[in-house]
Amino acid sequence: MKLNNPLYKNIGIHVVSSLFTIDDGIVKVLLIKRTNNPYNGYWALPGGGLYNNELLIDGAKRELKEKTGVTNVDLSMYQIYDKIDRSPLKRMIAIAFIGVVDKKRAKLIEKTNKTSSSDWVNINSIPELAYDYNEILDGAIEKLKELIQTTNILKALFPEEFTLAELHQVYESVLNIKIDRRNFQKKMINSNLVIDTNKKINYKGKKPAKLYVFNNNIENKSIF
Amino acid sequence: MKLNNPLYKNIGIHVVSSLFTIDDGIVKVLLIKRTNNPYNGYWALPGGGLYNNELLIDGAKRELKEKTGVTNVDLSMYQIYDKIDRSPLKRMIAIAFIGVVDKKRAKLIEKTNKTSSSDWVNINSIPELAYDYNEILDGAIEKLKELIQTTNILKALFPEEFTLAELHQVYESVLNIKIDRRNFQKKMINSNLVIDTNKKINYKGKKPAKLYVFNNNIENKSIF
DNA sequence: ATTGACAAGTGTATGTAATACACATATAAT
DNA sequence: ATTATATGTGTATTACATACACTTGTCAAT
Repeated sequence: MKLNNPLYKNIGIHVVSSLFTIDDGIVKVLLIKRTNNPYNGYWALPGGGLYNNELLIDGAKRELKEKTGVTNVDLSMYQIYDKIDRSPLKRMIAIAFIGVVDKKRAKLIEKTNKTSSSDWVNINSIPELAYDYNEILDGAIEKLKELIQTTNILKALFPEEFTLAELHQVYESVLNIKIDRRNFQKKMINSNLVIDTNKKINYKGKKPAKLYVFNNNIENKSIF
Repeated sequence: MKLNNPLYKNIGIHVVSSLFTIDDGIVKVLLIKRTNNPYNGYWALPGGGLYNNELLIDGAKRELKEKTGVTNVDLSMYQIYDKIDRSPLKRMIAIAFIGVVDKKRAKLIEKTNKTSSSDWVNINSIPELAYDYNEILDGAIEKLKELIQTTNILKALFPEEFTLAELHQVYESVLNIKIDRRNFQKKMINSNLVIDTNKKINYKGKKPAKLYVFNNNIENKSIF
């Protein structure tokens, strides 16, 4: 590989994050409004160019912080978007990240030099986004559905104890289906995704609910 | 993003392929021997720098062809390796691809200007490889185990009709476990990964075996 | 104190898939 | 015909998925 070959020049790396929250049964994603060209005025996923001295995950977290103020997020890389012309100025390859946060714990900054605003947007009311971000977001929503069934990604929503009723509502919101409450409980407990704390919480006028925490040790399963 | 910011310069993209075959019950991977620095004399996975005018998958296929002569392969992107110093001359981010081919259909070239030889190597006898390729190959082997259980990746080994006995042997080789022959058959047929052709093949002195083909339409399953 | 409303806990019947295990069958060689 | 070989097929057991109902603990109204 000849480093001065012009074919090797001018490829940039975009780190792009789809950050989800579940706000009272509504699944929302964190978007920013662009105030620079290209795509001035468009909503966009938070992201930007990777520095040559940082890891992808660090670049994704840095951009997320710079553009939205959100910190302390677990991001997972899950896909690449490499269409030649997906960015107008220069060949940019996008590395897509996904994460979940508790809206109450994620304090958004008001305004930066590049963004007029950032906000949580209902995933059923997504406008036309900059770049190929509609495609990236669609993929992220599908990935989110997969990850809540195979990983403890929702731990970010429930870092402490929670009831299975709370978790049940989140699953129904994200998967957009009704799930039988009793079978959901059996599956969650049986899947070892959650652990019974043997504590209970009292609601007004209701039977006390058991409290659970997420299991930190999730292993993969094989069909054989 | 200021394009002339030095932090954005000098990131290259490496496309790296782990190409597997199953040769009489032995799982092998295609390696090349390097004749250039860095890592002159080391075995390596076939790969190289992405051109700025080609898609990742096209770069991976081009490099595979240039370095080994192998063409007509289905490659799947599955992972990224981005350690800052994984390549000595320049920051290179590796995009990892995986594929399976029938050894008989993959004609290896003898020698190129960059490689002294390419060869199929038993995955249980892998030498020290160039770059971080031992790590990448380890990941590819795990990915292969996953993909044979969820996709029709083995179609490359059996593009035409095959018996479940042949397929059974491949599964045992790749997963490195014994699988009950009768239950394997039930699972394969039931999983809709393979389709009965209603044809049979005669072996000498044995009961004729049914012939199957891979199903081209595989859909994902959800646990709910 | 009793009662009612609410959401939580728990149980059971049924169907389907996973696993362990055994016998019958079609061919070719003798 | 007999035999060896690898194939096809069947069944009992268990585990899990799904559909569905009743009981229980708390608070609030009476």
